Amino acid sequence: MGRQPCCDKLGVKKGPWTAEEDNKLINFILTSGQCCWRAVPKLAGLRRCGKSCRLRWTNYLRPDLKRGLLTESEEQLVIDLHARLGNRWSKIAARLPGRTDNEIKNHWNTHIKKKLIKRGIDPVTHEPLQKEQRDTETSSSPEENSSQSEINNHSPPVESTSATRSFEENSSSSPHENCSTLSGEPEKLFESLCEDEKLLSYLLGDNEPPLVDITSWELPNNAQNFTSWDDCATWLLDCQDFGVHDFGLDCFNEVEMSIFDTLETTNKQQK
DNA sequence: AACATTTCCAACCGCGCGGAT
DNA sequence: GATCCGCGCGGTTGGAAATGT
Repeated sequence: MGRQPCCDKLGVKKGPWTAEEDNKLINFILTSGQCCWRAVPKLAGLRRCGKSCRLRWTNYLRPDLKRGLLTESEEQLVIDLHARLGNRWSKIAARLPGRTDNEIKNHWNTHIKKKLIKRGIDPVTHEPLQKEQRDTETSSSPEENSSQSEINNHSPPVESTSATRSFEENSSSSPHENCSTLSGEPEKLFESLCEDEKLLSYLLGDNEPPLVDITSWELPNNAQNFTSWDDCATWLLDCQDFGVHDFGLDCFNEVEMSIFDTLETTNKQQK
């Protein structure tokens, strides 16, 4: 028996989201919270599949998302986590607050992979490519080798120190290739992370990072402390009416600013 | 300027898992 | 145990934007 489609395919819109749709979804989730995704399109007045709504929210609209390219230190963390976890992007993303699995996966495929290859590291096994080539010479074909890599990928090495070391050595030994403007910072960051047992266990353990805790937001004086999403949503919608910048930019942290950016952008696009 | 090619990333698709019935 | 259902994951794709010729 085949699986039933996740939604009624007829009348379900696909493709890029419009500002209006974004606004509907944001407003709905801010006012009602994340409930059963299957019901969201209907309740929010969207002609979208619930799955598509979830994806749009988690990958693009979520207020706690960071924008822009991954920093050098984030990249370094992704590389090390990938060496330990393989292609488990959601697990990797869970260790980088504000980043989504999709974002990390895309960044890996478009940037990090190439960087690693350029530095002589196999992005799949995290082993030096020269060694891979030596192995290839003794084995029968590259295809077999790559399929072996795939297998390794599903059973990532427990220890990635050699890979990490070789990456670090490679970065430092080829300054022209090291595009970091924060010389040595990723390595230092990683070392300090390793030294901080608590933090490391959080980063590498099974504990999920905390969701956005609205009660801990540092809000401007003219805003009350929120105890629920409803309160928060009401206030945010008020902010929309005034425009973000009327509230004074300096008093918001990244999380709040990203909410405003999203709301303001969608609002402008609508006008 | 016009066209071709490449890069990048948002969005889709299919599958597996776990909980409910 | 079988089936249904909802969710989340990882791989893949389509097309816009950037870059090259």
